Amino acid sequence: MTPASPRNQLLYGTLDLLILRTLVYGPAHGHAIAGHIQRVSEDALRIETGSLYPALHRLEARGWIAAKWKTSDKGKRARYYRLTRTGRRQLVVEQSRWQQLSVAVTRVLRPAD
Amino acid sequence: MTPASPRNQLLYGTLDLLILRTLVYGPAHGHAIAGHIQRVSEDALRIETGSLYPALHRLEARGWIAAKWKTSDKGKRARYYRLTRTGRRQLVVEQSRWQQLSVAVTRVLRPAD
DNA sequence: ACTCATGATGTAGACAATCTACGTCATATG
DNA sequence: CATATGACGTAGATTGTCTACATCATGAGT
Repeated sequence: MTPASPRNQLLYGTLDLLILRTLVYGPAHGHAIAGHIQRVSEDALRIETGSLYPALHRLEARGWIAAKWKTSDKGKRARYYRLTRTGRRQLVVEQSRWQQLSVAVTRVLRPAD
Repeated sequence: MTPASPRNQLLYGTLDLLILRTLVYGPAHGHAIAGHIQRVSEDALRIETGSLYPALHRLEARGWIAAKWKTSDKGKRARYYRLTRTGRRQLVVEQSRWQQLSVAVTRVLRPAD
């Protein structure tokens, strides 16, 4: 069913930024990152697994984050990501890019009069 | 050349909103709409023709804008678009969607502390 | 024992929107 | 009469997100 689903598609272009920003607090695994973003945004931003993992692999491939498998005492495995140095630089870039877009769109929405 | 171009891709998801908002001032043709957005955003938002016209056709197909060919005295033809009633409703929807995204991203970027 | 929820990772394929790079036609300018 | 500019447009590549599926382990309920 759900042929006429509400269509999220809200995230486009911002997901990388959100992930990088989240990792500033320290290493975390995918599920935790998604959970954090959802919580902090008060449920406005929900990241599907089909967006999350490709994004993480993408960021890793670009060298902005680095990963390490960790296994807990109970045999639970999880892949922990940390921000690299270039990732930190990229975060600044993306943050200012977002700022730019935000200001520009706001200008169009409520023009100076 | 230009293999490592800076990559705009800035607009994703906001273009429809920007066009609808621009048409609130009254009917306009494509080129003028793009010019208006570029001017008001102080050159931050530049709409390529390959984005502009598909977007206009898309909006028209959805019934949010309506078009009419006009030919000036000099034989200059241009396609004028106006906002329809449903387009006006859609503008409200998209505006609040943008607001939502904006607030949510801002929350993630600088969390309440 | 068995099932089911949940936490964690992942992939395949559909879909949508933008961009780059073309191309047309008419008018105006030098 | 060539070139710039204003106006419209399309084709194809690229990219990012989504839906839907799949795996594996643990913990809880019955």
